Amino acid sequence: MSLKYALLGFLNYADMTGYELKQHFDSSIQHFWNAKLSQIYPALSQMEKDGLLVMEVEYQEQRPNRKVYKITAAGRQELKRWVGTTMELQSVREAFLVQVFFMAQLDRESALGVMRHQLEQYRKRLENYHLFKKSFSEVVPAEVFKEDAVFWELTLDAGIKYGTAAVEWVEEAIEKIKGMERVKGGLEVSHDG
Amino acid sequence: MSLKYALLGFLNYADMTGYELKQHFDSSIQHFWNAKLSQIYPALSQMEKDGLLVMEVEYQEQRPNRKVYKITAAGRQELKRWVGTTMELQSVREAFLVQVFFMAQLDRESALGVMRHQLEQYRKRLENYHLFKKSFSEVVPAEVFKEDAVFWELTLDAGIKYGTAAVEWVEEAIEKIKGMERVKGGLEVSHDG
DNA sequence: ATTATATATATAAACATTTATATATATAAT
DNA sequence: ATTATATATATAAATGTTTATATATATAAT
Repeated sequence: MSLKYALLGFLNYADMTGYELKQHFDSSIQHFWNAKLSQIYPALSQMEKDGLLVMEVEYQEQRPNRKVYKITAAGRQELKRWVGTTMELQSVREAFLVQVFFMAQLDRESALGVMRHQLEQYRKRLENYHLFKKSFSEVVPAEVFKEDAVFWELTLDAGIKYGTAAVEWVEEAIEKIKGMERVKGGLEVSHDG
Repeated sequence: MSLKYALLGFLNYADMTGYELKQHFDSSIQHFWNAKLSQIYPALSQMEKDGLLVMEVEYQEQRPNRKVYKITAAGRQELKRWVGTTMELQSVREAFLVQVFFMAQLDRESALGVMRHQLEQYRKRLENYHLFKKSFSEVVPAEVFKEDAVFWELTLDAGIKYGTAAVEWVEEAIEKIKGMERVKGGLEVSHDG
């Protein structure tokens, strides 16, 4: 469960409400970890019970009160412990590869259709990473965040590396599928006359 | 939920028990999708209720009876529909990147320690993929599985591509961390005297 | 005028997944 | 002799995650 640590990580920079935390998820770590508000709110309550956070209500008129969470010393310690922990490799979960594994079920053209659609999606995602990286390089981070920004950018680089690998893999896969002997679902065309 | 379709996919090749299905998971799609027996058994029951499978009991003495599942026509149809469906890109979930994102918390050496450990793990995983690929190339698949084997190998190629990207990324990340200005957690060493 | 988006929290229900526990025996390895 | 592994299924409990629903208002866009 990285959600808890992501919340601690953001609250280590500033006190925030659940709503604001969600915005940080969406604008920074969204490409490798995301969470819905319906998961964030109960998580914050639980972490408060566990003494990792304290909550203070900011009263508002005509709107729900803001519940501002603040990280405690115990929370800071738990965050620091976790970022320094070496962990087992988590297992990969890639539904698309399950699809590919059983794709011999499909005729050639349908298979190519699915692969090309995936290629388009991978390309768009990669392009977004590149745009993000560009805007990232243009903004010089404040002195206090210089150190942090190096690591933030590393996670973006990971996205670009994986994204590039994904695009290249599908491109090669498409060529291999095109080159398959036409046994099922197509004519066996002779090219020597 | 790909579990259901993975089960349909394997049962499309042969009738099997839950236990045998688990073995297929472990020996073929494990590197991009896995499941515990405690997830597989209830899933099979549900799929039987839904008419995608039928079950027949093989009586055994001194052991639990074997419940052999067989795919139905409806199951075959559902499998074929699913493999031909273009889907939204699923979001990435990579706990390690959350760790990296907040790693400025750590002193330089601890950060490098965590990264090097991850590099070792990525390398081992990649090496396994390469070994698998080699053994895969050596075994000539039976005529009936020629077509299928192309797709099976494609999923392995994906593992190798992603695995290579992961190794390269951490290697580069380590160099970047080494090159960071030493602001916190270390001596600022002067090299000009 | 109407619709969409943003602000702000909360809960219920459903779905997906892991960990733990229970049962029972055969065979292979140390 | 003892331990580990393989065969075979099942359920409970806990955890993690998504979808849906509810409430209430302000502001921006069409």
